[in-house]
Amino acid sequence: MKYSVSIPTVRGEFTAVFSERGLAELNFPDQRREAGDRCTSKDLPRQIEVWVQQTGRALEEIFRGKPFQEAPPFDLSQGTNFQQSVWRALAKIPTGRTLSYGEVARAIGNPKAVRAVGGACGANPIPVLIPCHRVLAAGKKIGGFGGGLDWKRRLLAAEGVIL
DNA sequence: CTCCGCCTACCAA
DNA sequence: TTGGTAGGCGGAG
Repeated sequence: MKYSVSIPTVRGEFTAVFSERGLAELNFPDQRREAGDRCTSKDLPRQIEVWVQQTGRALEEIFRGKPFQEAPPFDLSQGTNFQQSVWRALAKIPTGRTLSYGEVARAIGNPKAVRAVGGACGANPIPVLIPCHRVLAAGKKIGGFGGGLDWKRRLLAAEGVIL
């Protein structure tokens, strides 16, 4: 069973999906995204409730351009091995720093999988907390972003990144 | 197998 | 600086 929870922030209402393993999905405000059976019950298990709070606080920190103190464990089990390796690499990019898709490809030991890295970024189930917005195209060009380039620019701006 | 994509390096205007 | 393009790789059907 998964729990779909609405998380209000200064930048709108995000929707998070939690599994028993942790945060499995995070959606930008007004962005529908399907999924299987979900429980949207109001009285959540204690553990989930804690994760919800942590997620909300982590988001606010990121919006302020600061690294988050704590976040729920990420449940990335839905991704392929390749995607998971990319997502884990993204999670290591410090606030305010950026890498190119090529650099990420090298970081995971698959230097030629540049375009595939882009694909994995697009499939990132937990944007913002897994900072796919810190990956730019070669030459510090903006590149793409599933949640809309808008968000990518705003998140980077908050972190003081100049394109 | 085929088609597509948050890419790149390269070459031509 | 633009614009078109072929190569390369993983994911989805």
